[in-house]
Amino acid sequence: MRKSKLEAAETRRHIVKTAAAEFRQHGINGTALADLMAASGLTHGGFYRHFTSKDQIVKEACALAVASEVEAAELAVLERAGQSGVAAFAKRYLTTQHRDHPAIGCPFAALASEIVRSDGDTRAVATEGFLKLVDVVTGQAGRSRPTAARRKAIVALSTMIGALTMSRLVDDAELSDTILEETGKHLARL
Amino acid sequence: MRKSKLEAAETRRHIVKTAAAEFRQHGINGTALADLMAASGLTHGGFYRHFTSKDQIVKEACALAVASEVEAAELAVLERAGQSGVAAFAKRYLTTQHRDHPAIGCPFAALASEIVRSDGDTRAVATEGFLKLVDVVTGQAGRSRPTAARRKAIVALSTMIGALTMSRLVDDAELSDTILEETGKHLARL
DNA sequence: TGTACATCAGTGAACGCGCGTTCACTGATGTAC
DNA sequence: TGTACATCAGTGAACGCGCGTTCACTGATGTAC
Repeated sequence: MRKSKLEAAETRRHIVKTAAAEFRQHGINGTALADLMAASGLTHGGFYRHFTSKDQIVKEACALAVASEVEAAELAVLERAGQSGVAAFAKRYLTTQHRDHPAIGCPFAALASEIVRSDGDTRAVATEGFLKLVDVVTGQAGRSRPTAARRKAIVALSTMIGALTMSRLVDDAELSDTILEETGKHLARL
Repeated sequence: MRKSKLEAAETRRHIVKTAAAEFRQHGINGTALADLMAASGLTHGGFYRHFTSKDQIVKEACALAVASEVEAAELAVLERAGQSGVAAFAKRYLTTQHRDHPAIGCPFAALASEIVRSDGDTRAVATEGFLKLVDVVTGQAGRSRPTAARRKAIVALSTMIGALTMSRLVDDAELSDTILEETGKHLARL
């Protein structure tokens, strides 16, 4: 049954991608390795041919999910029409579409409480991703002394993550919509 | 070993209070019932004399934690000095003190991702609590047509929750402080 | 280029531990008379 | 008010399931000669 190196690498990538979606959908704790492997079309025994532990795939799946969020921000910034980068990204971020599809959405909104309690590697990956998001929406890279634009972006991103999270937490469809709409309007004004 | 009704009720309250802290500190999934009972000074067997399931104490502990957050908001609003209720609460909320003591802090910031995946009762309790917070910081009750002040409060609270969550998630002490400070300044301006 | 052997991706069973839940038991409290 | 019995808070052991991890095995791939 051995697969070629190329196929194996492809399988590995596929598992990480599946994990990134499963974790965001069901939570890290809510996703058993057997479930994850089944969702990848494999049996659970093979997991350890690719990863040394659940912690490792958590880290890699977070890295992938964060990277795809950064890409989404890049896309939004490219397609902005007169608006600031932050406003352009916020417009795409604070939607019912995003709220209702956590599996392909922002990992911070989907997993924040779990990432806080994850190991150092995962938190480091998440922190880097957050800073990358800041860079992208401000259109300027560099960790040095935070400019006004950077500081604004940090606040706006925190706001977006909080609002999306609360729009999912809340039981009341109308309130959920209101949270998204009002936060969207608020950020558009900046 | 039987205890009097009064003592039993007191024990029950004590367990819920301990749970509210343990859940916020270690997460819901991260807190085993045996740990929780040990933290309450009891053995785990007695748990089911007071509660029918873990879900039930999750709900009650969330209700208590949310209620105590509402009280904190009431206090902040009472002691406000010229500022708006929202600004007064934000000032107390976005502190390193709060960030570093999740066990006695906001349950939304500590548990949002887990509450999203909790059962209906818990989400209902959380939703009610959030609306109560909105009422308190705006100084006006009632769920009817949201006024401008209510809409502002909803955005501000989402912002606060997102910022505190991210300040805990992030790996970098300086960035963490920046998130709190800048979000604080931002909300003070409203 | 072909052949023999080593490697290793993937399978499916098994292990072992943690955790939610149950249970027999104790002895103090509550209650019926 | 006192007595006998039922109740039940709390204990500690046990149960059973889920889940992360390991392992023997298969057979295709990779490699040494």
